[in-house]
Amino acid sequence: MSENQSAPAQANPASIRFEDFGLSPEILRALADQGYVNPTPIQAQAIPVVLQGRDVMGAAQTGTGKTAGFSLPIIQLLLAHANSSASPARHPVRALILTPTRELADQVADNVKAYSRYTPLRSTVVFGGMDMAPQTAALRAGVEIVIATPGRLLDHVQQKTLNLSQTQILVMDEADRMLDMGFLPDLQRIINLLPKQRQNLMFSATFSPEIKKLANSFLSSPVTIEVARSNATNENVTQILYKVEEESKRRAVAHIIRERGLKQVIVFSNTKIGASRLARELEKQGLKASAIHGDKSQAERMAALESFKKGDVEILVATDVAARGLDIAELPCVINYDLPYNAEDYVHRIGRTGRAGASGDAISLVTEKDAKLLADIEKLIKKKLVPTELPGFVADAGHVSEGRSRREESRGSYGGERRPRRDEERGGRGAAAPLPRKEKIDPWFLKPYEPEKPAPVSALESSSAPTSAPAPASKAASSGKSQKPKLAALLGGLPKR
DNA sequence: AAAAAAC
Repeated sequence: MSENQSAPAQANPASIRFEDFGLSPEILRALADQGYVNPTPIQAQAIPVVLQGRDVMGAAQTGTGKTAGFSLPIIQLLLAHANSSASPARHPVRALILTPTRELADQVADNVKAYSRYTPLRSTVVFGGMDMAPQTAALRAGVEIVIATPGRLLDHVQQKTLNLSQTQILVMDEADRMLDMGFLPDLQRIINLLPKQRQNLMFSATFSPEIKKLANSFLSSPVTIEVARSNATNENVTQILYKVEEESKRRAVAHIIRERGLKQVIVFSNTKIGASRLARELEKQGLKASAIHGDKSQAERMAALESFKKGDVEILVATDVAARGLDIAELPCVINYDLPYNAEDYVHRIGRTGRAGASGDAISLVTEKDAKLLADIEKLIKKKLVPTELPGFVADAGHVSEGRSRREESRGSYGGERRPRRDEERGGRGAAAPLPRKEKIDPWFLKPYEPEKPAPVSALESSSAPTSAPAPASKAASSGKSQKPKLAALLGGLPKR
């Protein structure tokens, strides 16, 4: 269901076929290999526009087929417009795709490789944390398409193993995340290396004022494509919240996983240390868990992701390195061990499940301290979230054998965690029945959700009804993020294209 | 307050 009319109107995408776009037989064959027949809504909108050579500002939730939406027409364009023979290199880089995280770059590269499989086009992925040599070799051998994280890309440029002077198409994937991560200066450097005449595609999950500004600076009269309300949560995802004590969170996670018999679940932690500890604890409890975060070596990160995808590891405990874009087939459930500090990350995290039309559950553990975070999330997704008791969970340390003292437990397996308070030890242990501690209900859980004011809503944010044109931008009434002045300053100095 | 990214 196409909600935005900025792109050419489309009939029901289900009636459109990939064959209708005039894609080359090689591309169609690759699609057939994967069993793809009909484009998703964003693909139906993006493919024709990209093929026309237009710039694109795309808003799409992950799991909507965004990657194919830009990859397929790019491959087609590169095939159709043969390399300008005047170029010195036989294989200049003609398309560049930038992503914020290494895993995402790797994943996009896998897709591009699959789609271009039957074409003569060559592609490679370039990101940090890995040996330069193989990347250098691949680049020297010649590739038309490079997928990269910004830092390592610039490194290769500096080493003269990569030349971007012939690059005709630039894709910025998860652009809002790249801004969050402070990639703006790198983006500027990279763009300065590209020909002035080129096609730009920018994808962002949200349309913050900063993103709009970035789009204004980098894009040339872009076509706006939007298939879902920004900041909306996927309808296929059921959001469940359980209130727990801080001290019970690890056991609560194990309990949920066991009760539900989960064989594939990502558990999000706010900290790298927390992720490692939780993974260790789950493993100790006999569950197959592995952690992925930025303090692990890139080899470890990739191994963890790989074994999770293969099913050898059933629980991937992750920081927000895995919050965006990662496509794990048939992931039925994600668990927020911590509520994210940034409400937008909540949307991204739970977007790992319920992908490609499947349904999924997003379970969040909520403690008393999380009231503010929860309120922020409710405000962002414009939906009331009600934490409930976790069924069948004994809030006290029920799994600890009687012989082992609580003190030993808190020292041994729980590392730096503080001991349970005395009043938390009341509930009896090992019992199967839920705790009779209803009297201790925190008032904030009961407080009705009330949005502050009617909330200024921009056209892009409010598309329950189709909008005919991007409304007069709801003046950048953004939260006064500390990052903002800096960003404005940086963008201010950019040449408008 | 924390995470991500080049060496």
